[in-house]
Amino acid sequence: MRRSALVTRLEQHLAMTAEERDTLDWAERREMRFTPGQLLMEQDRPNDMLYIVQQGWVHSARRLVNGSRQIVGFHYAGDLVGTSSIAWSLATNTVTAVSDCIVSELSKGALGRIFKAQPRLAGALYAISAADYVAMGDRLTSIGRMGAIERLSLLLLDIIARLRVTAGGVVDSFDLALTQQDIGDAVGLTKVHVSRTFGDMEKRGLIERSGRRVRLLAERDMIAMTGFVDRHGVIETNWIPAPE
Amino acid sequence: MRRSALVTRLEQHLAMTAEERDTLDWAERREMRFTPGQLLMEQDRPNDMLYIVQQGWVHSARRLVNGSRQIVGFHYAGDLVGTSSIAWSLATNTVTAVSDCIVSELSKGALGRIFKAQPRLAGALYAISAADYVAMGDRLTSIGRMGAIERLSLLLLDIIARLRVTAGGVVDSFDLALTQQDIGDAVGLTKVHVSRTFGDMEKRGLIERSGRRVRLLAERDMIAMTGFVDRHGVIETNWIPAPE
DNA sequence: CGCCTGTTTGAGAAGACTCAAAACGGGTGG
DNA sequence: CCACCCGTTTTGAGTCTTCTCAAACAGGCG
Repeated sequence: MRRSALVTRLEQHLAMTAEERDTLDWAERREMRFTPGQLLMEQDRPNDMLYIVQQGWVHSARRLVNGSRQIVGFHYAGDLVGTSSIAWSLATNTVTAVSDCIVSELSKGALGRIFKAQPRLAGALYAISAADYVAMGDRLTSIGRMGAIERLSLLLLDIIARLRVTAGGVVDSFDLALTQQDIGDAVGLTKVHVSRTFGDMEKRGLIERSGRRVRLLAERDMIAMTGFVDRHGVIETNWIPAPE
Repeated sequence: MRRSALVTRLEQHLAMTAEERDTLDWAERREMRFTPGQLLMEQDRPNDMLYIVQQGWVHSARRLVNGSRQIVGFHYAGDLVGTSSIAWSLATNTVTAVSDCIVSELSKGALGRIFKAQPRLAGALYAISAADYVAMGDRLTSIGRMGAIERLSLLLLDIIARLRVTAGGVVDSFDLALTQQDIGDAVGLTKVHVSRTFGDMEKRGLIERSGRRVRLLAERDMIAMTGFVDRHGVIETNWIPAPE
């Protein structure tokens, strides 16, 4: 059996005991495959599962009363998705596969048992959720207070930072699997304006495109302009008690 | 000694044992008082404390490279603030008192001990943080995809929903302690546009104002228009294991 | 080859922003 | 008790960004 991506993720932050690893591997069930566009979970539908992304990536979105959509986050291998079911029995978001992906289930009951038996895992999960919270604050800030170029830059920087975690070596270009509609829904712009803004960015020499492929030509400038901080690198877990 | 607001909050969601209550009461230290505008924590400064709001309310904001500000959340009695220090040693946000308030500290070490000794408390904290995460998604959605009137309506609805938790009885008006600059920073508008939009809302009969006092005249319409959902009411904690 | 989805371009409109000045209001000192 | 002061709110005028609607274009797939 493949090692769970969640275990790999937690291990980056916390030295785990064999027992802890096993507990997690045990708790994960029912590995499932999805193709781009397929839903793992639908807003307002009953749901009491959490999902662990093992491979690929998904997004989590909200449908509004006025018919539009807001993508509230992207989730990659090792992420825990659908955490709203921790607090409610109806899903608050629709979760959709962006790429081909493999996902496994973690029931709420299993989560409860982890909290009871493996407090250090619980702590690490809490730390990760705190990091996700801050990352969402970044996006909120960008949508609330930045212009179109900055918002798109931030999105590209975030995606590429995330790709670099898994892909070893230098990465400065990547295939963007999202449509411009998706991108607009993520950063709070219309697809038309996304298209124009990408054009502007090309003219300014910030990026280069061909097909789905995007290359960041002036990553340093983009970081300076947006104040981008990679929230997914180091997470401190030193407050978590040592194993006995 | 006054009962901690956090204990009161958790008790709404989870039947606690005396030992659990005591553990929390014990962990909270150094009660402090703040007046409006005082900072409890400043962005990019070292910080390894969490804060529990006991009375009053505070906001948490981000300063951007372009000089503007985004308020990412408001926190009321019973809320845990500064959770970014769970993952990093530098504060990601500036936290400022909105009203006179009383706040107590919870060290990261104490949090670690709670996770180890009181798994049910850890679970409840995790559930609350999941709820906060969803609430931030609501705000993200509103800023990304709604117009000025909807954004302000949502803010007012959220504040009043929160006031009703503490104030018994019917509440349909309240004193808004925020300046229009603050409000703009929270919903992603300029203070000038906030002023105009409040004017529009009055003309449309949605609200009525005199001085700082705001009365919601058409709450039902505002809810229908925005799809507002109160995320702070019921939180499910049934996945948390029973006490032994 | 044609179709379908997604992207680009154009033109005009709407919403929100900027700068600036005036009005308001609560608090302080004379 | 009044006059002044400061921070805040309101109003006005003009501008800029982003949106809407519409049509043309591109590219991958059956």
